[in-house]
Amino acid sequence: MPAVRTRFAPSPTGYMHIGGMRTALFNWLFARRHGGQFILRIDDTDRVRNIDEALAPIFRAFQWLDLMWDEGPDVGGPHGPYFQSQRFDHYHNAMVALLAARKAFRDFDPPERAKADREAAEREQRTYLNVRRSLELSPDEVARRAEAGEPHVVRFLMPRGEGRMLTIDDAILGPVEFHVSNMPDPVIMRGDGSPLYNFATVVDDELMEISHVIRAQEHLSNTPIQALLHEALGHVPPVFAHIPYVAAPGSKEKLSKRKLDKYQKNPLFQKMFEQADRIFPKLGIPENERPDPVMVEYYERIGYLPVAVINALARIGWSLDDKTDIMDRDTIVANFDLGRVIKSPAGFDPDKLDSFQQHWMGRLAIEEKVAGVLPYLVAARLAPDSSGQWTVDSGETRDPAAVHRPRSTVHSLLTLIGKRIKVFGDVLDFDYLLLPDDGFAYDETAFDKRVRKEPAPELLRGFRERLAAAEAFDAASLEALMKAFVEERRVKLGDIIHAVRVAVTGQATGPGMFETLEFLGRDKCLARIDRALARL
RNA sequence: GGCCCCAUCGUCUAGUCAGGUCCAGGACACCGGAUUUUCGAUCCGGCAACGCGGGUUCGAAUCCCGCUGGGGUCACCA
Repeated sequence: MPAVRTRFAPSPTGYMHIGGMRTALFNWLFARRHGGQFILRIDDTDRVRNIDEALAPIFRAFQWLDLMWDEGPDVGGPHGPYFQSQRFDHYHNAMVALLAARKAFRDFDPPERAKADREAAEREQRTYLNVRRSLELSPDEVARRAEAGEPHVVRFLMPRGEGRMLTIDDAILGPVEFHVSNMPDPVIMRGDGSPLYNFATVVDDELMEISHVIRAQEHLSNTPIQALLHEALGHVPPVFAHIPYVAAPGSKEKLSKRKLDKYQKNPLFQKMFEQADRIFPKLGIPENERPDPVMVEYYERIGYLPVAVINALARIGWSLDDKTDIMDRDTIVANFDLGRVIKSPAGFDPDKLDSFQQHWMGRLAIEEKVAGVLPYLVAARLAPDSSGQWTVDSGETRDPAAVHRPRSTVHSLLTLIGKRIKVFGDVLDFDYLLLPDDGFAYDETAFDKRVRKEPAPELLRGFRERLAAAEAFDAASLEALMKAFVEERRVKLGDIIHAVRVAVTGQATGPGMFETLEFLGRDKCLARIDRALARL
């Protein structure tokens, strides 16, 4: 096999689609697997205004997942430039060659005319073929009008009326046949001299020596045009491999950012939006700036692990064998194979992603969790930033005692809440453990049931005194303390434990009670119980 | 509508190319049990699929034909 070179060619849209990321991943994987190169090329022929801004989220997504390219923006390479907007000379030369070989022609028909032709065909229910009026013009006439600067496009001449079939040997779909003789002549150059996607792609894939074009199946219908273009230009075409596109959860419809409204009602997608509702407000992200679950950015901001996202993405349409689901990146690279890519579209499954996430989160060392969680605590002003400063001084929610909250506090917080954190952003669900003693909210339903109801107040007062007098304040001692208390008072453990939990955390549920008390420490426990008692 | 693709548990999939070992395997979700001060986590167990109809064959999830269903794409977007 010749050197493997794959590419991903996003257009600068200002966001990175999760489905596009999956396509990029497969390209990256295939290149890595075969010791080849992965090229990033920017498809900006359509000229964008602030390209830097539109590109930033794309680069960021690749960096986050650590899928770096061997050639492309920033790193450069021998086949640059890697922005199509800077490669117009190449496209122009190829166009001139096609024109000279009479494999393309200048079409002087105004766009309205082509549109009218198309609509007429539609009305009469016949296959639309563009009318080649300009082909009737004499070469001199064409030259004269072109030189006079008369607006026109350049169209590639498709074989017409020959009943010609073209077979593409797709690496995933196998042979796919097209009736090439009743396809309209595609425009390859706009009136302003800029190339169209189908053309620029062919020219660049050749020049950049791309060996395998791995892309989503939605591009299948472009393939005969590109194959013919390669042929006309005298290229050996690359291998085409059309992977199934990523569908919306539980459906076969292509995942699309335009259908976000619909996804809000999709039960499988629901949890993603709920997660956003829970986490983003605490990070101070305004509602209109929230990343949505169709974008890669969403997963980064919520606090998913790159390894989990890659694991999930790789399993959409590809499998290693009949039983392996959990795979780290190296395992996937070592086993990736186009032959094991399936043909039918596959829904993106948030539940499955979460199970991968849970698995990989569980394997993290506590220090890694601390590092992952810290930015969230800082953003929510529950911990100082790296310089020891609070980003914003918010007198109300700030806990003076915590200004110099040591890293060890976060460490013990994570020891306490451990596996309850599925994504890093979940740490904010436990903000009540870090907020000032008078700053967290009580779950009123739980408060009524567990604290206000007799005999809870009396028990709470009694147990408060035990806590105040306790010799040791570690979980084991506290447990012994409470058990002794319960026996003495001849009550059930549940009677007091729930009262203490609600009084001290405001929550009806949470981590182990005694561990929680130990984490908070005596002073805070007493202060919180006093606060609860005071609001009876 | 034209062209093209696809079709196994609710979901992601293995098995299909080389028909029997598949009354179809794994994972997620779901349900039940164990454990537990709560929630969660964990461990056990369970439910659950070859779209339909014809062939070919001793034998078909696997091969052939048809149907049905789902989807992609039809721009001077990418």
